[in-house]
Amino acid sequence: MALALAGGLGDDMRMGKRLNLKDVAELVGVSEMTASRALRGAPDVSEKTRLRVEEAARSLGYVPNRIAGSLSSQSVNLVALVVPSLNSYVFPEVLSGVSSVLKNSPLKPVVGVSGYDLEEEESVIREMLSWRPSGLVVAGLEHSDTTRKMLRSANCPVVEIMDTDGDPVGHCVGISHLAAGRDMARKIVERGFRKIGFIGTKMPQDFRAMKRMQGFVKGLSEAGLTLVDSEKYAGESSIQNGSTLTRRLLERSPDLDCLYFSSDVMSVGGYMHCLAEGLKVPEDIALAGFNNLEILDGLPLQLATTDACRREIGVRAAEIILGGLKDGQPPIFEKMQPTITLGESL
Amino acid sequence: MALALAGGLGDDMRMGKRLNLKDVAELVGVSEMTASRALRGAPDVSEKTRLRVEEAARSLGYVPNRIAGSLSSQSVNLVALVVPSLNSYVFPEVLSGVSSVLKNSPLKPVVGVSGYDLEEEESVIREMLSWRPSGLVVAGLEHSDTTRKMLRSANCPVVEIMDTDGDPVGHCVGISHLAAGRDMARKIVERGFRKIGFIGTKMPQDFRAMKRMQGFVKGLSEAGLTLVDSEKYAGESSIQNGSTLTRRLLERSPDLDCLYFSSDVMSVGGYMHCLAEGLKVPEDIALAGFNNLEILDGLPLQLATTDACRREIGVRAAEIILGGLKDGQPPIFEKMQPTITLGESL
DNA sequence: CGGTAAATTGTTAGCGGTAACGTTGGCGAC
DNA sequence: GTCGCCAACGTTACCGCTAACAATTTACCG
Repeated sequence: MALALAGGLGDDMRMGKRLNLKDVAELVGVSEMTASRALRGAPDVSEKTRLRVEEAARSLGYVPNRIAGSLSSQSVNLVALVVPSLNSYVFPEVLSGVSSVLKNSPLKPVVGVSGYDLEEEESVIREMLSWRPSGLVVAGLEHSDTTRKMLRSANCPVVEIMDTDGDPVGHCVGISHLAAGRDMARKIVERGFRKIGFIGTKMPQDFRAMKRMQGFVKGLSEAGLTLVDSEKYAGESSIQNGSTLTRRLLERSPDLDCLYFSSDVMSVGGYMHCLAEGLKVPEDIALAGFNNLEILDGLPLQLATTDACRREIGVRAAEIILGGLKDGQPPIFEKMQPTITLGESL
Repeated sequence: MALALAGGLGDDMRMGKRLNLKDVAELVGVSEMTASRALRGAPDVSEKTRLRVEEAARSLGYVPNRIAGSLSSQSVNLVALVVPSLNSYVFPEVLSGVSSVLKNSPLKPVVGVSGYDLEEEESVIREMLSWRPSGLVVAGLEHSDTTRKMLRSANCPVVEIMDTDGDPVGHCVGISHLAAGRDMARKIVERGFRKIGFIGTKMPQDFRAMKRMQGFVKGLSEAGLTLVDSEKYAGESSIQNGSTLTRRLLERSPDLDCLYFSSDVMSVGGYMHCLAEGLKVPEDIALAGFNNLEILDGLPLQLATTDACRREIGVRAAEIILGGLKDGQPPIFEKMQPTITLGESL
């Protein structure tokens, strides 16, 4: 009934005047509580009132203040997701898995980037937890002591993803990178290659890449072989770096017959080097990467890789968060089985 | 498996007991206010007290509650960043620019993904604004009416980035995609190509890709030329799609001598198709993309592209947010000049 | 038409911090 | 001694919203 002084439209939304529930409630002529219920879709509001409140909110351009709402209700509709990097196609697929699950829930993912740095990770996680999210998903099992302590005392489910080789603080979903490296070594040996090199970047900051390499070396040694040569680089994974490091390695050790890369981004770079130099893959040199990234599709040659179950890991992590809200359960530990694609490069 | 309630040490951090300032303050024997000041690094606290409070907080594993803090202080240290997609290398570089600037400020970027969908964008922006961020950066100038209204009445600086062809609601930093398309057309004509095709994905949802195409067609028509043929696809940009659409287009129109792609990801796919088919670039077919993505580096052949100033746009957007906090300024409108790299494919 | 259950709306009291202002105590100057 | 001043700490009152419960209205029945 009471539509207040509506001045010229639009000046409601002018400078400063912070809009709040009270403004909406007064415009409609109900209490704040009723307006609150109406906007949240809570029960116990007549359809008529709900419509009037929604209309008023719309006309004012009111956006609920979730800071206040969350403080009051002691619940935050956010799930924190901490990953080492957004460059590369690795992470978006995890996010995609998480999102697909959370879509049917009130929860929203929020992403933080730790940059392959445990101190930065600590700071990002502290920042995330200061918002009291409903769940936290973090890539990797290696954390600073302070981080572990924060994770333990976080009042929400925590899921460590991607890796299972280590000691999780909370729930855990991932694959064994040691096993992934070892299995690829076995395949490579099985295919008859003997002079094998390794190329990796972000080493040694990337624990999972390190583990793959360790597993790989172990796999070779089981067959009585050792790495003939390797190139490691602390910078980003990129096609450019893959190409450069491959050139460098092959110049130094021209008799290599197979290269294992820390990532598909790098193996694509290696392949580009081969194309440029006219090297035949796999006759002159065999190539294998890791991750089963999308960029492998559409190349003239299908490169060998291991699928890291990224999307599925994201899906399971989100499911665990959703399920773990009513907590008390024992920690979940899920080791997935990555599958190797031999492609045409081995 | 589950060891139940341990009751031993660490029960401070066990179940339920939400830790708050009061706990820290009581442990030290000071008021909440003093503890608050100490932890925030605010003045009017003796060094001795500050150390004791910090120590207590650490020992308890206390993480400040920013929900409460932000509500009380009416300030939120977040900058919302809304982008269409995280797939592709386009966005991370914008984020990198934003982060590099915000690093020296209390503000943190928070990313939202709108999926090239104006309704989803509206919902993501509403969600973002409900956290009352200190600034909002959104890609693109096209928004729903409701979104525009929300942006106008948002109580923080708003920057629309990437594009300058349109009517910004707030500040604006970007490039003209119409001009970018037109300029590439001119270069291509200048290099002597006459039978020109276009390949694009995410059309027509991607407004900027559309504008590039329109500008491109316009550029051709200025030279008395028209597009001979084109392939458009509503799905994601990917090397695979670039390759597939190129094959399809060339089968249908084998006499094309040059292809312009909506993105470098696509042009790389086109190039892969050429490699697979033994087509010489640019003798048999010339290629040009857009964005100057990192994946272009390390290929056997340098593909033509236009640099979209992504990082710089991110930097400027963040600077505007930082500067605009003391608001009242007139809107900033910055059009950057993208540079074309001819490479070896034209 | 009174009376009770059900539906709807309102009131009160925080959620966990912090701005603003009030209080205390120590110390030097006169 | 006492006054003034300032550093250090405490008190009070919210921030905007919602859980929990109280109050009111409506619905319905004999």
